[in-house]
Amino acid sequence: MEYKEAKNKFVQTWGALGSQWGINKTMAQIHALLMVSNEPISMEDIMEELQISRGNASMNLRALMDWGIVYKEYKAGERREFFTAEKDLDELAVKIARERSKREIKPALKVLKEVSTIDSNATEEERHFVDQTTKLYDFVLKADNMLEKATEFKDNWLGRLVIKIMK
Amino acid sequence: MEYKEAKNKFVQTWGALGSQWGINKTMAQIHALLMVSNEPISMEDIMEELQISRGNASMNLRALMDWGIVYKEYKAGERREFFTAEKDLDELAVKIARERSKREIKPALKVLKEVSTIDSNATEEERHFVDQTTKLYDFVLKADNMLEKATEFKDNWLGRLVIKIMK
DNA sequence: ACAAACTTTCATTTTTTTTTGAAACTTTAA
DNA sequence: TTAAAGTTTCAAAAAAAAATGAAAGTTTGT
Repeated sequence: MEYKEAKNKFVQTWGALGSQWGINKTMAQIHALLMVSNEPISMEDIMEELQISRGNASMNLRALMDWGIVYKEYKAGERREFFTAEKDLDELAVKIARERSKREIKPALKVLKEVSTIDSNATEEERHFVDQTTKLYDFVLKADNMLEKATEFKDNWLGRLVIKIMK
Repeated sequence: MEYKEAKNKFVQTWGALGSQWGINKTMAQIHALLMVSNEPISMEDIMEELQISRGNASMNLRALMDWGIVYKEYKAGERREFFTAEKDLDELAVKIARERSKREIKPALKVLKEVSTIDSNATEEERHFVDQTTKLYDFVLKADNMLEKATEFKDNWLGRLVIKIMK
């Protein structure tokens, strides 16, 4: 397999993996492209490489920047903007974890808290509901805290995490 | 908030959380419903409660059973089939982790391995590609192993996991 | 062996999500 | 201040994913 083929395969795979985990395919593909590029890429080049429209490229680059995993870069003497991806994988994982926690898990936890604290206690059915949602709240909170902890470190968080949780 | 309202809110929230993480909304909703029910539910009742078609119910129940997190149950003297969800949350997490690893992460790892071992080494660009995809392979493998380890335990895996990784 | 009770399948329809592209906007340099 | 070079926005179109429902299939009791 030669370079161009490998690169394309990687971009496709990363895109597919993204969409299986609830991340827009194009967003993941742009990210993949920037990850394996050793120099900043212009929007024009991204459009060309992925065969996507200007609007699509613009919106997904904005989303990636909102996630904090892609940066704008200005080249001296160049009018155009260039883009680079966070290449440190620990940092990448931390940022993705932080963002998904904030956007998805935290709001879900809020609802879990609400529904698990209703004071209806009349029937067996109702008691089971309260019991099960309470357990779920505790579990999701625990899992989320694990992600939270990870964001306190930067290098080798997987290893350090262990120590932190231990205490 | 009274029981019915709380239950509905929970089902909706669990469904939304599911679809944000790449799981079909209805599948997550059925799972939610079964999770908080203290007794097995028939397909008829699921269709009624979630206002979905027979086909939809059937296919998503099958999917949940494939994941190993919902079980069929037969009641004595009843022709119909009833369904229950795995209610132990540690067990649930383990099964979801195992399944997603098998379906999504393992195949992605295979591709990462392939593309990171091409022997093109001519340009700086190509060297960076190989270097970055190799790092990514190692990282994803490490993360996947963490999930794998989790499946070796059952109770309080989060705590035990720590010990295992430590060694 | 039959038919009633129930479940599964899958081509078609519906819904949701993503993408496009052209107009509006912004920035910069002359 | 103007216009060229570039970027963003968003209504509409396209694509992808999910849901429907009726026909086919299965199981069970008589």
